[in-house]
Amino acid sequence: MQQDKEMRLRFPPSPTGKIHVGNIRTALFNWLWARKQGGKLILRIEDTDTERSTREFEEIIFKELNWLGMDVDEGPNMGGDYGPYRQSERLEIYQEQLERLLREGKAYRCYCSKEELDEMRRQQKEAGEIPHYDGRCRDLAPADASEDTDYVLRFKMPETPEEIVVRDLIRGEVSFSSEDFDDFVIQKSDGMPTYNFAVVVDDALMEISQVIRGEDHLSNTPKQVKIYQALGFPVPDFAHLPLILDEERAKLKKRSDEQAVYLGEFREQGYLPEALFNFLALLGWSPEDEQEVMSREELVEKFDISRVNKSAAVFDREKLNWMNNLYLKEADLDRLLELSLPHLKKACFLEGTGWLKEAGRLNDRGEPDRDWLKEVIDLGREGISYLAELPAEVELFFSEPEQEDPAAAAEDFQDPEVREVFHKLQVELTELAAQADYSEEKINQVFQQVRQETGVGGRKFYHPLRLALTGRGSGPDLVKFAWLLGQQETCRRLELALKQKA
RNA sequence: GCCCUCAUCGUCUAGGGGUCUAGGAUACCAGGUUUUCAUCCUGGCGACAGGGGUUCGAAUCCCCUUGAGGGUACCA
Repeated sequence: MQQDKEMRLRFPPSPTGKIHVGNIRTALFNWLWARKQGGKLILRIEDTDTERSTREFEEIIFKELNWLGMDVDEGPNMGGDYGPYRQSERLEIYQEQLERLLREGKAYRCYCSKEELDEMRRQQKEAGEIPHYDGRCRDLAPADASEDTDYVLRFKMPETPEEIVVRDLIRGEVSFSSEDFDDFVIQKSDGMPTYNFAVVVDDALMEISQVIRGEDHLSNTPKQVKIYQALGFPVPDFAHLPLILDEERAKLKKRSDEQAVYLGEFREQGYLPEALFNFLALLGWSPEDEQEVMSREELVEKFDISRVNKSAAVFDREKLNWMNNLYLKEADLDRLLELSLPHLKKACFLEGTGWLKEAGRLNDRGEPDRDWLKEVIDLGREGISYLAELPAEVELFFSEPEQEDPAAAAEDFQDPEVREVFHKLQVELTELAAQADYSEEKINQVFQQVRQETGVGGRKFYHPLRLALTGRGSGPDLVKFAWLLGQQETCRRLELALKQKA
């Protein structure tokens, strides 16, 4: 452990697709641990896969990190003393190291074609052997090679078997045998370094002190350790995080439209970044106390890489939903309004038609009044897990009450006592409005008063009223609802209920 | 096939030989509050994968089995 040196961590995504929660969780742990230790976080773009890497995906990475509030100290867009931070811009650096290995006899050119290798593996399989590169080009004399044919560079694994030990902050020492690895490719025929090579050169030259990454990298680590040694670089500490699994207990990946795995999908569905941040931090890690809801600052304060657990975790949407609802209820209303607008718009709730127009609840642009909308959202946020659920939750503010169970509702509305309640409410509420006194407090007073006068209480009072106003058996607080509906619309809906035929 | 990792309520997890009749959270169920539903509060349901050791004593240490995941590419 390099305790006196500056801690330098890195997050090296590959811009070959949209960033998903597994990736971002790795970024998050790096970020938390870097901040906790007062170290640096370096963003490096691993774009050596020229076939699949694009600048669009790279942009998405920046955007998502930013959205979750993870700042980096060095990276492609901000520079730093260890750049460039895109692997495609570091080709000369790899070339230099590659030549060194070649010169020192630690790597060699391999001229085998794809077909030849496939054939070799096929034969090995047939013979009941484990498919592996047999080193046929290892001792080729330079003269045997023609310069113009394609070749790759392979790294020479030790000739005499040895134990390779990986020091892992989470798993302790993990040991491998060099026998289980063949001479692997470190430079592709297009001149690009392979991942296992580039990652070592970059981590070494960028002076990364701790490599925190997914467990899927653990098996490749011994190869990297050998490269560190061959190049004479110090080997960093590793920490391999447990993988995140989907509901089927398989590695999380895109399977269907319903199942969100990309970070962008969570944003679009209306999950709050602070909720996702909190939730993700708890996937594979837990604090010493049993607190679960934590701010960014508390997370940094409490995070400890050695407390990360070893087993893979299933991504539990239910718990995320619970946590998001928690943050939704605490979020600033103005912010929530902005975040809700796209969802409301999509549901055509911003068109300002119907009773909203009649009741004069529209602004100059013909859209529902913003302050009114905020109240509606304030009410709706209680019962939703994420903002995409908001339209369905507040639909009753924008459309005619439609009875979920018309027959049962009609029956309720025929009840003489209920009818008396409705009539009295209409009279009293109209009176309130006439005195420009239609407030939550007064409405509540009217409710209490009518209850006393009619002797109708409890469920008998509220349930039919809820059905009349909303058409549903459950929903927001009725006093508040009647207030937001306005006297005119409230009375109209009561009238509608009274007129409904059995 | 071979190599590596992992294994506690459905799910996320605490636990590091005795304080474990295994704790918390979520989900689910019930009761209470709100003279309504929801919220909220309280309670309940529910787990140490199996088998061997070691030990006075094992969820905890060791071995085997089983299961799960990952790696084994001119992907990263």
